[in-house]
Amino acid sequence: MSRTIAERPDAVLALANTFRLHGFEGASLSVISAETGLGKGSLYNFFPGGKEEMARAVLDEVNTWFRTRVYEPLVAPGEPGTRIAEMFEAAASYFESRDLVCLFGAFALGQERERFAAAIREYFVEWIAALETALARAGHGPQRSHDLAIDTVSGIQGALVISRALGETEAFRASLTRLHARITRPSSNDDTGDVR
Amino acid sequence: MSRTIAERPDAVLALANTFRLHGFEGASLSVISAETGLGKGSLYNFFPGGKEEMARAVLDEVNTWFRTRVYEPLVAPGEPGTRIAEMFEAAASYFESRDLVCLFGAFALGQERERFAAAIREYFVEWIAALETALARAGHGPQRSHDLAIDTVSGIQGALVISRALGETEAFRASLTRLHARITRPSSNDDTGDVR
DNA sequence: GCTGGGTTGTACCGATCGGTCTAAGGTGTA
DNA sequence: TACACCTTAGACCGATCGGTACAACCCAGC
Repeated sequence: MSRTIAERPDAVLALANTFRLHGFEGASLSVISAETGLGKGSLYNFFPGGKEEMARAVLDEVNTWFRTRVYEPLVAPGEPGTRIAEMFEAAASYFESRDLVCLFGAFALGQERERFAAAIREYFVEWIAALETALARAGHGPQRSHDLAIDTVSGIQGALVISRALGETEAFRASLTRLHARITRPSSNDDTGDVR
Repeated sequence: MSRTIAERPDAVLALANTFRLHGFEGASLSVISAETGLGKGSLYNFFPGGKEEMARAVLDEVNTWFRTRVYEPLVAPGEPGTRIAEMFEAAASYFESRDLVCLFGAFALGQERERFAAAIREYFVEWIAALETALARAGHGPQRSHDLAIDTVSGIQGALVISRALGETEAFRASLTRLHARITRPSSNDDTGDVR
């Protein structure tokens, strides 16, 4: 009993790696069983809903991680520029330590999209909203804060795609550095209806 | 005989839709057969290498399309700014008419990456190289042309991810418009280490 | 030691996978 | 019209899919 409740979170972490490596369809139960070290019996004991519940648990865990480690710090009191810098650092180290795979991004492009549409949408909506708040606090106008937030989150996803496609891990951090520079150092493009 | 050579290209077009809709793993032979209207016999007659050869034929067709319709026009003689504008229009209408799916981007994020790594890499390398050339002709320094080309192609991929994740098709064109504005109207950011 | 409830590995299920093969059907040439 | 050829549909193959069932197992409380 006491072991059970302590082990499901561990299983979720292992599952996250497996889904990142193989995708949803590619992660067969035999693969999952092998990589988590859990038999099917244990897996269906933890996740009665089967593979779909496993994936939902993983997405939920990731979303929670971002919420507490990225979105909430982003809108917490403090210098907005610093908060944003921390967001870039958190995102960079998170994805670098996970083979440059964002499960939500991968699911959004794959056939997993319909099944997990709500969770995928929530993840990006929350991220964009938090960044938009921080950007507005940093002095950008509402419209520009919104656009910049979308473009930045979008840019991070694009950097993941390109870096993986080119097989150049280090290109990812370079892209993030440029994305960061774009929104910290206000450019002359900033004239889009903004007072700063 | 004469029908055979005329029908394989048609099959490739149908296959492209199927792979876009279901992904590589999700496109089972029964699904492929149903959506293309071809029996397994016909499919293996056209593509003896099976599903993998079907996917390679599709990737090849898409890559050829971009090469002739995007990359080559991009570096053809003419006003670089106009060429770049045409690239954005071609990319926007291409992806809009295909459910905002870039097969190469989707494959890069999925488990198809290893199998088709070379084709995926080639697609993005060619695109970035052509855009970099056009940007340099438009007056950007070499380093900045390179960075801008990467950021723009990356930005398009990110826009596909975000637009699909949010379920907002129209957001895609808006993102592309902003990406375009960024590289046409030279900003004060332009001073970023170009001299080297 | 027992015993009993919860946890586990695994045999097994029907369905479906990618791929093979063959017999029927269609086509072009004479 | 008749023949030779080739395309085609679909039955069939072993393997594996996601999921279920169940028997062996572990370890508290007595």
